[in-house]
Amino acid sequence: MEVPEVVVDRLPQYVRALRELRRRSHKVVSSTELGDLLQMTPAQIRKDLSYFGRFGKQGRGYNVESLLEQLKSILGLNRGWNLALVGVGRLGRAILGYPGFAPEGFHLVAAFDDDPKVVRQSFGGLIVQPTSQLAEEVAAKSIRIAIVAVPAAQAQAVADQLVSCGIRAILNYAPVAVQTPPEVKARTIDPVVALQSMTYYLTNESRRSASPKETPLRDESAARDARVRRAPERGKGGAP
Amino acid sequence: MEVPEVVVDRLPQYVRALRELRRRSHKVVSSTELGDLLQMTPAQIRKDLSYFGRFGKQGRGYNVESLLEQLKSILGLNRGWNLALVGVGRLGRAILGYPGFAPEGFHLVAAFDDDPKVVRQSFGGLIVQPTSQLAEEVAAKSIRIAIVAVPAAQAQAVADQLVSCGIRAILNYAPVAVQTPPEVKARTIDPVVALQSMTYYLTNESRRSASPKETPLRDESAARDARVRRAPERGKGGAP
DNA sequence: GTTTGTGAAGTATTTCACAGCC
DNA sequence: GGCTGTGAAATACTTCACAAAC
Repeated sequence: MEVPEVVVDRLPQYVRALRELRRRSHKVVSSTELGDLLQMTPAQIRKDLSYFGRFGKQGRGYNVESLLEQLKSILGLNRGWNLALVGVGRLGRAILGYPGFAPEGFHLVAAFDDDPKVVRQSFGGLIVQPTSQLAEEVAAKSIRIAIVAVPAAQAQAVADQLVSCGIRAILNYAPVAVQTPPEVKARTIDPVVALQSMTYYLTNESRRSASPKETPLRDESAARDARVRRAPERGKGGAP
Repeated sequence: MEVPEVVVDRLPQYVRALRELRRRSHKVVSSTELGDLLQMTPAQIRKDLSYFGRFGKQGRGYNVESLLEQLKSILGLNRGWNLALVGVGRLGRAILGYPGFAPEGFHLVAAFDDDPKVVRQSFGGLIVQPTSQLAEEVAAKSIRIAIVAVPAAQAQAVADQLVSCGIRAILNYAPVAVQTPPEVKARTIDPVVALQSMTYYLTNESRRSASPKETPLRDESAARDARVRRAPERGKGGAP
């Protein structure tokens, strides 16, 4: 049974939602409720979970606490992970200062840069080392995940170096698609690309009010409306 | 002819690759070359482009400069876009200082926060305004895109407010899936979620060396190898 | 010779719909 | 009555493969 990558990519979202439900003291949740929270269909949630086991109870739903623990275990989140950062420029320093990693078990334990202006300096409690130290530190600190925050032109070379050091996952902040062998996972974070795909829709806004072929056969619109979609609060000034 | 969202999401990557090719003075590019660069199949690139027109020449490929211009026009990138930022905490300030937006035509022209410690203060050349000013500024500066950088707990309320002001696209940095009506696009940037989906593979590494059912029928592996995949450079120290 | 553009074929993913259980 | 888990159906997406163009 091979789990599709899209499914794996959704699991962290389930974890997020379940934590929130736990915070609100919900003991049990149905796939419909979870779907409302995450803007997904109940069937998708049930199908996704079914790749990993049977976690629910008919007529009741899922126990929030136990489903959360199960998913954390599946994702490997019930342990800590050491991270290396390569690139300690403006962006790299912001990443070192980002408080969102540690509470999730991601610990930045080494920082690398070859710029003489930053090497040997200390940022966020870490002394910046030259990249020549990479392999040594990766081995010494059992680092399997790296964050790349170097300029685009250097990103691929850095990724190659990381791969050769045995790194198995790369979170890339450089605006290029870095290539890795299949056994090394990579994800790129690129706010500009996200903006650029949205401007397509702002530019080509003609899909609403376009002639609907016919009334949808299935209760498609009803399903859409059934999902939670909070009514916008009115801003003080009011929009034109 | 309805363009799938996955296709739109790939167009910015084509733009990136074409800019790089132009920088290297390539005049023409084939779908195969582009595919090598971006780790995609040539057929996918041709099919994607075919949703928008016929841009290539048989036997030759695509003119780099003109395909670039066409794609920029399709995405609405041959103009500037004003952006509003909501949330001027640590993350918001890093965003204000990020130099990657302006060269792509994205201009942060207003910043909002209700924290008395930052309101009226100046960051990155912008004076922080209270969110009560949102609707007014959005209208005055024709802002259609907003960046949300507030804590998770406030993100949905802020998104609702933005929607009610007429904002049409939201780039959300808060670690929650914000809900928007269908006519308002939203993208969430969440490095922790990206890391959490990768740890799944680090935790469950048993898919290689697993018995291959049989030799692939089609030249699947050949196709994979055909794509550019640069050999990792050796690090100074060498990996264990 | 090369490479595009595209229907058709093949996969992948999502959704349906219902038996089974609480 | 409500809800899960899941094969089957439907939809979406990718890749093939080849005629047409150069």
